[in-house]
Amino acid sequence: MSCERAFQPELEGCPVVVLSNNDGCVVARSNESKALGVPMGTPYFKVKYLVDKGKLVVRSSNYTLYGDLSARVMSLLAEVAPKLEVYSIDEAFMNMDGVRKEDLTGLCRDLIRKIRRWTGIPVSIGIAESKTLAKVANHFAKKYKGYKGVCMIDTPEKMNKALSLTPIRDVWGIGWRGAPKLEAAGVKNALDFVSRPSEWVRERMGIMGVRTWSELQGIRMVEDEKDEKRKSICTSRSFANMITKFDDLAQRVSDFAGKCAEKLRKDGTAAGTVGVFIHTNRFREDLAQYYPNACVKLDVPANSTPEIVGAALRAMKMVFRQGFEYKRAGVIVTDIVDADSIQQTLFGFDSGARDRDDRISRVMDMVNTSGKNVLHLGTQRSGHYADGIRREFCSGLYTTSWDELIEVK
DNA sequence: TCTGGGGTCCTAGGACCC
DNA sequence: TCTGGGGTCCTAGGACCC
Repeated sequence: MSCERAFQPELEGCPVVVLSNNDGCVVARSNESKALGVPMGTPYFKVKYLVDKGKLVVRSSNYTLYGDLSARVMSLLAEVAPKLEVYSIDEAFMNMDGVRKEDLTGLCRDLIRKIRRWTGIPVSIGIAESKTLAKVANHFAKKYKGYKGVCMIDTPEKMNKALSLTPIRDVWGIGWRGAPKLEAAGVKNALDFVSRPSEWVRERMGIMGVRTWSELQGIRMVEDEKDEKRKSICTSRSFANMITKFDDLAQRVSDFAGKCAEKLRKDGTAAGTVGVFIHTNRFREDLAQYYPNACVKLDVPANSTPEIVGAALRAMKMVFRQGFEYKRAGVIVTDIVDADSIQQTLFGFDSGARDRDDRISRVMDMVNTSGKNVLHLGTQRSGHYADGIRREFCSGLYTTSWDELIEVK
């Protein structure tokens, strides 16, 4: 939302929503659109009448733009925080241990001004002893202008006040299934929750519930994300139109597999297992449903495009059935190891074919720099895994280069 | 007509072993 | 004939996050 506004100030003050891939459903809302009563996750066709009446503006999502701006904001945070943990595209935890408490608020206000000036993105900061409590604080910082972007919960009094004003459903880690259960038991807000004994929480919510319970009281339970490699990588998409032919689906699955291989190489890892899932349209109850998945174990972990694509196609052959209309598919690679560690394993193998595959992949990576996907295997449709995605309301590609514009078309 | 994508972790239950 | 029980590992599915 802020990204779209950063480049289109005329959207300021307007009800705007950003749509998911395929212009499927609402994934981000401006305050004005929330006030209009547009719920998160609404399918676009349900709010189209508001658009037609001129009451709501929509934008297709533009992850290249958001990723770019996010990286700029994160680098400014990193200049200030002794330790920075990037949690998602629009959220980060700054570990400020060692900074004097009296300095924190001022320091954060300066940071917010700087980010606004340099990137156009408005940010808010919540400060507390634990991550969950910091998220509560951030909520207040965002909601009430008086905080000037920064809210600190640093005394038991402030903590109790904040918790009593936080509906239990808004607490990080409770979730849409947990909240109704708690509400039914009389727990309406976060203060009610922490007032229950930990055993009570354990019985109903498991150990994750107890972690949240402790976190809300300022006890750190959520570990800092270590710099470890991802344990699985998934590339999947819904299709604008349903697919029935094996060859068409195989091309899309090849694209997804190729993207997974690229991600592996970028991470410096390799995968031991390649999985594929294909789904019919779950909303079309009038049509036959089929949601199979299959996976192929590789003899030796791999990250080359030909190997990952080959394995994905083998997996897909195992489960593909004629007569269904497929709406979505994806490739998941797991059993991920460091790419360096497989060299020794390979010792003694006839690795000629693998060398060739690795060379092919390296050339593909060199040529297919961000957005310019021109090199691909015969089974891949276009080398552009995002093809066939509906993006009717895309704003300009402000931070992408002309070269990429040509490729994106 | 039209309904997102990419992760992590926990838990329950089955397989297997002694 | 009698036919246990506990530990570990793996997997699928559920729940959560943004």
